[in-house]
Amino acid sequence: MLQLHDTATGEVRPLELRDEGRVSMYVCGPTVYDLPHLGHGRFTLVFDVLRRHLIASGLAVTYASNITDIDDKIIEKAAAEGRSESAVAAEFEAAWWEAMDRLNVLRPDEIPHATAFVGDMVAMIAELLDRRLAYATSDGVYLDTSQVDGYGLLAGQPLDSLRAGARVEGNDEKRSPLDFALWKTAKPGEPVWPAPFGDGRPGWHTECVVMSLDLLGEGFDLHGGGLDLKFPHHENERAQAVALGRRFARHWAHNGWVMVEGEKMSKSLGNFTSLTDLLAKADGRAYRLLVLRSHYRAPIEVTADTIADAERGLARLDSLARRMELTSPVGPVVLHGDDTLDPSAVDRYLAFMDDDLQTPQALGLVFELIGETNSALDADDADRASVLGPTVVALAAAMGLTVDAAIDEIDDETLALAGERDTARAEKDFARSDEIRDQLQAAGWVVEDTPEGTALRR
RNA sequence: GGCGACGUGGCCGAGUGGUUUAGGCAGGGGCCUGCAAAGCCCCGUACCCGGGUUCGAAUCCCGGCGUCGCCUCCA
Repeated sequence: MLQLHDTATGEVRPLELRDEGRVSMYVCGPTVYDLPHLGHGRFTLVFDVLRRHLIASGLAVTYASNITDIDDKIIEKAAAEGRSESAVAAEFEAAWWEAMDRLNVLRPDEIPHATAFVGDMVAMIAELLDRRLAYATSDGVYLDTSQVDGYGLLAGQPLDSLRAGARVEGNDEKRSPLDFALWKTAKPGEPVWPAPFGDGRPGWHTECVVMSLDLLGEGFDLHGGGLDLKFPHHENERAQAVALGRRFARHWAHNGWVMVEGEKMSKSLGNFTSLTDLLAKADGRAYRLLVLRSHYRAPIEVTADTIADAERGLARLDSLARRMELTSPVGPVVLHGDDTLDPSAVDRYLAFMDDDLQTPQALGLVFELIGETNSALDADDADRASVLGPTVVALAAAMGLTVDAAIDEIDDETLALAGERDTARAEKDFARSDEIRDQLQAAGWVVEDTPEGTALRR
């Protein structure tokens, strides 16, 4: 069984499931007001890998991840560009899924949109007000965090410290700086939903509680997201559920930062790199490889160099796939119980992954196996290679990493040159064949000699 | 100010109280090749500094230095 770090306890401990054999997980998704950035790419990859590992282990997984389609930033953007909030959200949600596809991230089983759950949020806020766990001010409804058992659990810091550091804001109607908005009363021109406590819109922390409990039920197994969501977002989600006496997530997982040039990538620093831009320039698999190469809780450095490094690593994987004509399965892989693969390799792989997702070691294993497979092929040990090759591809696929053995489209002119080179080589006219090779390489082709003659790829 | 993480060979990046190595990239040598490419084999002998614990520490403890982060919108 998977041992996974739990942010609530600060320890690596077993992921204890509510229902045997079934995993329910909720991962906080994006607010769609701009193009996805590298941080989005990392958290989706990390939790995609976790999801795939649970599936590979033979578990049935329900994966829910939301789209926040109403929020201050969406409103600001819509106002600035003179269009509707829903148009802004639709545009950037489309960009989101496009990026997810390029990263080979599996679609969530449930994709709740905040605007579809406002009624449920209103009901929850009304209940909190009824039970005097929340209070109304002139600009909204706030949760009274002093009544929440164990508030500060996820922050991992004393409440005094949190209070001392809390942002100073003009709102002196709040009873504590830690109290947060459940509902924001409408200002002129803003989108508005009806509510008995004043028309307006939900606060950010409210949607995920309502949607996760609605879709996955009380005491669902795992709640995840980027490290920055730990506090205050996840703390505040939990606070609402706990205040109402509902069992919330049993286990919390958070992934580490994306660093750019040694600094955390963040809004305030303005050093954002859009995922869309990266994917336009680089193989989406390279970013996955980069993410897998570090432990999910460690920071990763994304630069042109580290991406290029990953792309060269990918070439080694693809080279084996081409050599054996192997292709990756389309959907998620179930390793558990697959006796066509090398059993020792699968056991080692699962053991690494079960130990708090040690993807760096799992990936190291895959690369070791690539070497072993090539050796077997070099030694004409077809039996061994025919087990190891598919094992390599299956383990890579279990982490969501596909192989690319595709033959590049070659235009007729280039094909003719390759043919001419083969003729020259047959006639031992090496001056001519090398001349053609130089020409092909200058055009961007990698030229390899095979028993079938000149082979070309990009 | 209050918390916390990290510092590994040219680069990225794991790991661990003591046998034999993470892995990748780059580099060197060899095999293969007409020459290459791809592939295979071999190679560097690393663990911020100073103390301490120990038979033995890069791994544990203390101190220092450095980097980064959280306490505020953020994945």
